[in-house]
Amino acid sequence: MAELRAPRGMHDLLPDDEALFEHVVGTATRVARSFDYHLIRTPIVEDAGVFLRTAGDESDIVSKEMYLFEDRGGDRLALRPEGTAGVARAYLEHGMASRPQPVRLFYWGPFFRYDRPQAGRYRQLHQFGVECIGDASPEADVEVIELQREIYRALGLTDLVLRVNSIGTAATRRAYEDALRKHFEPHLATLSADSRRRFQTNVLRILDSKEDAGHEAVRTAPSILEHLSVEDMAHWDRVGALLDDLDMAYEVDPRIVRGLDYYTHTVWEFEPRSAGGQSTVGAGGRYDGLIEAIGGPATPGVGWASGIERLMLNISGEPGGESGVATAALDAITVPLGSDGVRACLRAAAVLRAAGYAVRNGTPGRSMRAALRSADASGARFAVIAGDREAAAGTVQLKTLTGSGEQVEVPLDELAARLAEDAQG
RNA sequence: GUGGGUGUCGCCUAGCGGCAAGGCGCCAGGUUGUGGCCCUGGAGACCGGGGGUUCGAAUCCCCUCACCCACCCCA
Repeated sequence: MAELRAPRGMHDLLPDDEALFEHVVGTATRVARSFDYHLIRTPIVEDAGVFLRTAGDESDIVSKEMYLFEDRGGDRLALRPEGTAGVARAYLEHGMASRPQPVRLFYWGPFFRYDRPQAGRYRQLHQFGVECIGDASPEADVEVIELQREIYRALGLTDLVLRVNSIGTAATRRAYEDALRKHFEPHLATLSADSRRRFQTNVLRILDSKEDAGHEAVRTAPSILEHLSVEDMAHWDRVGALLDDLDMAYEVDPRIVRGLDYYTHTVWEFEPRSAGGQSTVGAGGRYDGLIEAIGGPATPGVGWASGIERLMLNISGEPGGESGVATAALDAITVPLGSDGVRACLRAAAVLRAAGYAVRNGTPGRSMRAALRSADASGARFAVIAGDREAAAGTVQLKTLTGSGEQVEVPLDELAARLAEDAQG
């Protein structure tokens, strides 16, 4: 066992799995672009304030999961635990409010949460996400949900259930929180310690406590939907109508309240129907208060993020899901014999690569038998063989590896054309 | 933070007090410069680490570490 290992909860993505990763990111990128969303790359490290001011003190992300450190200059920095706050910071910093609104952005990359690792849960995880900033309409909510659903569909994930809720605005939430506190107060003694703490700090989150999920008081708690203002209700109803128009099946789930404080109005998540533990594949919401929280003008926004590892997990589970992922094919491998042959092979490989082919340099110093064995194992369609004889003649032997192994001697300057011809037939 | 499970060549697995085996993969050979199948050989493991019991420990006991799974929480 190697002495030095990858940090806990962080993993090497080896070439085999990387192909699936790229498939997920590539597919999501393609679909996002088809909705006119544009890639934004923000730093993996941000001023800690970006997250401290937005996520809420009681959120798990801030209270126990964030990687915090001071750099050599004394700045307080954080490894980003989520994507929205950084994108919002960039929106503000670069004056994107003066671009045509809304600004449609997508991103993907690593995020960090100091959490106990588990199936589908990592300390370095990767997310793909989109943000639509500068549009307060329910249409924007549904646009990003539709985009999300289309990505999942393109990845072959059709058995996901969409759960939606509205948590209103900050004002309606305060009223609802009062009602909740009134409701839970008589039951405090029978609730879990965690819920009692949340009663003080963030009473909403008692609702998504798994520990107390079966508790009578939790099940009979008033629904936030009954406390929405007229405006909230109009937004919420419109979202439902638009989802219906797009034939998007969804379930209303009043228990979704989101782990982060900046959410308002519509919140949702996508989960596999066969719900396991760490199963949420993607979740999103509207965050109209976020940009104000980091010092900008009141700016509406809505977006979601999806865990790439969780998508990969679900794609692997889908019948035939992985088979659609092609690994890069090798066109040719060289078989160098003798020291002049090595030089001839290097020239031949350069010629073929210039013509757009993928070519592996064969290891020099091997017997022809060994070289052809590894050529066969490489999956290359052709072997390009050159020894001292070919080097002197300015030619190479072009051998087919896929079939019976026909071989022709070809002048170096005709090699690329000849390979194209043979690849046809 | 709390539980449970698992640690034997790069990967998979056998061995469960008496010389650490096999498969895959890797390297080489099977008479001159020709692959796949087959055959032969080789390299590669202080049996996660430390301590103890024993004539003798991969094997039994204790401690520790790592990974996995679950709770919690989330993507």
